[in-house]
Amino acid sequence: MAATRSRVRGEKTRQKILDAAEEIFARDGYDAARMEDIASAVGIQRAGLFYYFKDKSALYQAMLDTVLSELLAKMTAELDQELPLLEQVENCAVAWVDFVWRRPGFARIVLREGAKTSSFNREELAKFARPIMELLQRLLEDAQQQGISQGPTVDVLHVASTLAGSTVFMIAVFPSIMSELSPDPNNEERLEAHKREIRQLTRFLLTGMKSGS
Amino acid sequence: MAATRSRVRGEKTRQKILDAAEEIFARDGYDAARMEDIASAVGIQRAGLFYYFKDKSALYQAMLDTVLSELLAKMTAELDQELPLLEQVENCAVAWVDFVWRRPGFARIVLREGAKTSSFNREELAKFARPIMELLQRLLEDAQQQGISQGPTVDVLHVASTLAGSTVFMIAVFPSIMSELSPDPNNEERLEAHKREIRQLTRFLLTGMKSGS
DNA sequence: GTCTATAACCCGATAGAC
DNA sequence: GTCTATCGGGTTATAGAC
Repeated sequence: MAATRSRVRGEKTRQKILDAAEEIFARDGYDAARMEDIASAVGIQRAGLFYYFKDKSALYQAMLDTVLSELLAKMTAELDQELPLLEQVENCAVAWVDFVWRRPGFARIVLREGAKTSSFNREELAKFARPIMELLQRLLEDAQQQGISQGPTVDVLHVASTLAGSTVFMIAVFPSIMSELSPDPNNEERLEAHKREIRQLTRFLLTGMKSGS
Repeated sequence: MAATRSRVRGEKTRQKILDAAEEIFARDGYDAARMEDIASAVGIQRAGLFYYFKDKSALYQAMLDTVLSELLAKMTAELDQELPLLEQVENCAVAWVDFVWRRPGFARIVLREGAKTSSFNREELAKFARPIMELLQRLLEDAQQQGISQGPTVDVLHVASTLAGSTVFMIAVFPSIMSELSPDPNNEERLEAHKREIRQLTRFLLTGMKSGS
């Protein structure tokens, strides 16, 4: 059809807007972020944004949806294999680390979303978090039955908080307050080290032991 | 002197403003927080705030300084006793948990501060975090020498990120996205459980074992 | 689809009375 | 110290040309 070329261009612009939005919202937070900055990062005028997204909040929602579903896909992809439960959780956790490490801006978005109290945007995060929490819950119950886990029942919230919090603080919070000790985001060695630490942490949280072997 | 009574009243108002600021900034974040809301929480008019604080940002700084120094005092107070290193760190971590649990608004402020990239307000947090990190570093080195810690050298950043992140996510993030699983802030049992978990976590992070005994 | 206005609003900050 | 009134800057969102 005749409109094909411009439709393609439109899609490309839309994607560029979403990328720019992720960057700017991550840097400044929702309120301080200016549509002006997003537009200029894309290379268009401010008014052009409103052709693609009804308003600022719609753009934010769309951006958040996009990133979260991408992350959810990566994490659930680790569940297809027929692996021991413990390793499935470990792999999920490592997928999370990988994702956040490559996109440190996303870590900031998570931090700010987590800080919100209003049930307004809460649904967005919950929609994403629920399947993962339910998975974790199921794995914990199975692990309990199989006797992998010893001691009293393991608390899902504790496991999830520790794994998620550890990574986000490691990547986004501490570097920004202590630049001397900051892990260079491009340092693959540090990434691998953190992954090992997260695997150990997962095993400890689930089984109470340092190593699963 | 003649001005005594009004000076006392002034100090009281100043304190009420700081308290209200903590509440409103925690709820809405710096940018979305309106001076109007802070004023009305205090029970005065918006313009009255500017008598006590030069502008919005000065009020925020003052509020942050107040809370952080209070926290720092509580954490360093745990170091006066002549206890084994491991227990000192544990107690510090538990003091942190206690503080954040009773003031969940503060957890949100930490989250939002952590999300900032700008070196603007960074100094504030760093000033607070540095002594704690240095303490932790020292303890880790001592522990290494005393052979408490086994395995490869322990990473300070990892320990701090995990302990801080676990608590903040436990208290502020997950409750807000999964109200069903939310730990009731007034539930002392849950507080005690989380403290136990944090003690275990500390021991694991520092010694690689479940229990220190 | 993207531009150039411009409208409309919100909110921080000041001036000055009491 | 606290009030009322007002100014002024900045930002979202719209109207309408191209």
